[in-house]
Amino acid sequence: MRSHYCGSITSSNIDEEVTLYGWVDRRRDHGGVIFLDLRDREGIVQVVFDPDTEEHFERADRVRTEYVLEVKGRVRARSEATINPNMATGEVEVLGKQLEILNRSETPPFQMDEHTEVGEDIRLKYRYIDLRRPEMMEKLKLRSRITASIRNYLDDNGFLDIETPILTRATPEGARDYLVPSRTHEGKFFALPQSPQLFKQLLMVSGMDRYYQIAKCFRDEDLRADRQPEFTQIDIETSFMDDQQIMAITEGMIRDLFKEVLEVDLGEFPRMPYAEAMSRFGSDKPDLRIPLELVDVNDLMQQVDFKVFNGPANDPDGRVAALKVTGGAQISRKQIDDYTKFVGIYGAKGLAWIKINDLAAGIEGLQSPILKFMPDNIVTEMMQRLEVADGDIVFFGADKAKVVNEALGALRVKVGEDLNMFTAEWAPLWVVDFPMFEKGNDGEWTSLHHPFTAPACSPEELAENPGESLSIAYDMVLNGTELGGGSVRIHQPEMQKAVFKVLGINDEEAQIKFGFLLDALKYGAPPHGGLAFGLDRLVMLMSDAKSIRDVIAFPKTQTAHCVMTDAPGEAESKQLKELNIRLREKAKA
RNA sequence: GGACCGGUAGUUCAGUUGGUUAGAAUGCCGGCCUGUCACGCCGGAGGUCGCGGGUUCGAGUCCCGUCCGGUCCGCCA
Repeated sequence: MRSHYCGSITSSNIDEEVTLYGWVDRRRDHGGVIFLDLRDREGIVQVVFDPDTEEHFERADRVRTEYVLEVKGRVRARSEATINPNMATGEVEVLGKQLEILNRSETPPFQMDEHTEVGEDIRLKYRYIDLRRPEMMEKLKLRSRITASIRNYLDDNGFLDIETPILTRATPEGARDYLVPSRTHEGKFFALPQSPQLFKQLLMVSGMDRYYQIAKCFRDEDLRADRQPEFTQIDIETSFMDDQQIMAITEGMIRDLFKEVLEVDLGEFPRMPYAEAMSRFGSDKPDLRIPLELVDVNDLMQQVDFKVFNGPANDPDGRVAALKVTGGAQISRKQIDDYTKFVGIYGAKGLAWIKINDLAAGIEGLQSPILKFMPDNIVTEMMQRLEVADGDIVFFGADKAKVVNEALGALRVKVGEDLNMFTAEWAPLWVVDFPMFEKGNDGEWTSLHHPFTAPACSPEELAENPGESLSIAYDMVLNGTELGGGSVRIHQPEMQKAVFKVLGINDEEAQIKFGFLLDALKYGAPPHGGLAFGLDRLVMLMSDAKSIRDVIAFPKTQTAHCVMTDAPGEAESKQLKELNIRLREKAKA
């Protein structure tokens, strides 16, 4: 039986007899004395074997990296000269008396020290070894502390943890579903949930009042550094609370979490309407740590006789915006070229700029490829509006508003990172007052949030002017990442029908896809609303992970492949036959 | 569906204009060493240069295709 974790031994344990279990992190054989660094979940401690322990010393000699050992010995203080200040347990060591080799290990396929950055494919193939690295261990331990904190908070506030089905029916929501063929219903399929959205609303109709679930969700879409096909949501729903109360209780949850786990006080979260976020930051999830903003210059550019600028400036869907970068005149021509390519990714056709070298010299003191297109008085007025100073640079975007917002919004973050302009470590906020709908590529209205979000107006007003209607929805944003989003839901069938109508979902289609929800709204559905947090992204932020894969024990690669298990795999023909599935020739090969 | 970066020893990488037997570090194996902690010293083994085709007297290097890993756009409310 273990008496201590390796990493938990301190000076207070001196002279105690201890029993340790762990893996050999490193062996240092000095001929007459052997040091073993023994590692377990909680850390590393040095064990010393002297020749007078005979057979145990012999075993220590045979031990190799990653062997699994049982060690019995006595904790003792290290002499002043041999204290290792770089090690948590560096003031003590264990004088080994007994050593049992519980299991040997082949040489690991990669070095586990912190001095080599190992390729991710090999780490994923041997994930069980990769997870032994303290860095990875810490991230999963942090994840566990985060979920524990959240569960405690929600439990204290009367939320019930209720599971919802993993085998469900295809949802009306946006993403591709993962399908599971049914054996007992020929030709039919279950879908894995993209979120428990409808079930949690039905639980409100059931009178559960306050629900939460740390729920696995599935979306069959292409992956990103912060996106996996299966991911985890902290899913919350309550009855009889308005948006303000829901925001207050969930903000409290995140604030308590940061205090408890990181000892960080996030303070009260500011609120910002969606329209303001788009206008000032070109994004609905602005990173407020970066002190750069977009400024509209439509009116000025309308007066410029240059199609690139006056075209979008006169287009009702267009936008011309400026991004002033304080001290940015140091940015080289090469860097500007790189930024031009960068905004090209988001569809921008170019990136105009003006460097302010000497403001006192007037137009002569400016440097720019676009000055020749602009009347002097417009340039002067522009400089005044932007409140520029010597050493600044101003970038311009002119296009459809969507393109300008995405391009300059992304450039704002990139420049902020490149010039290391961050003004704070944490910057949370709520983005509120979202539009109900946006125009899709096909020109049809689509839900910005989801079709069960309550509008802030009557069904009649909604029908009359869908483009102007706002929803009672809210997103929590932290450091430019959307941590969670939610809304007050529609709880009356008339309103739900009005929304479906705008979305072009007719009664028959609505009845087929989610008739059960419409039925439920008829049987005493309480006012309700909720919110869902992305747990993986939350853990990423709190552990400073660059990839979502680093906060998931067994993640998938960008092609949604598990290199360890080699999933997805082929099905046996017997299985396919039972499921009445026949593969096309191409898929078989 | 698209853009870009990468793939050379177990691992991390270098490899010039296409030119002899593909290198380094680390790990691994053997030997020595009683206070190291990324121990040290001596010696050794270790390579389908992702895969297929092409150009060439000659390809790790150039060309075409393909696979794998990654970042991003589209997509993902």
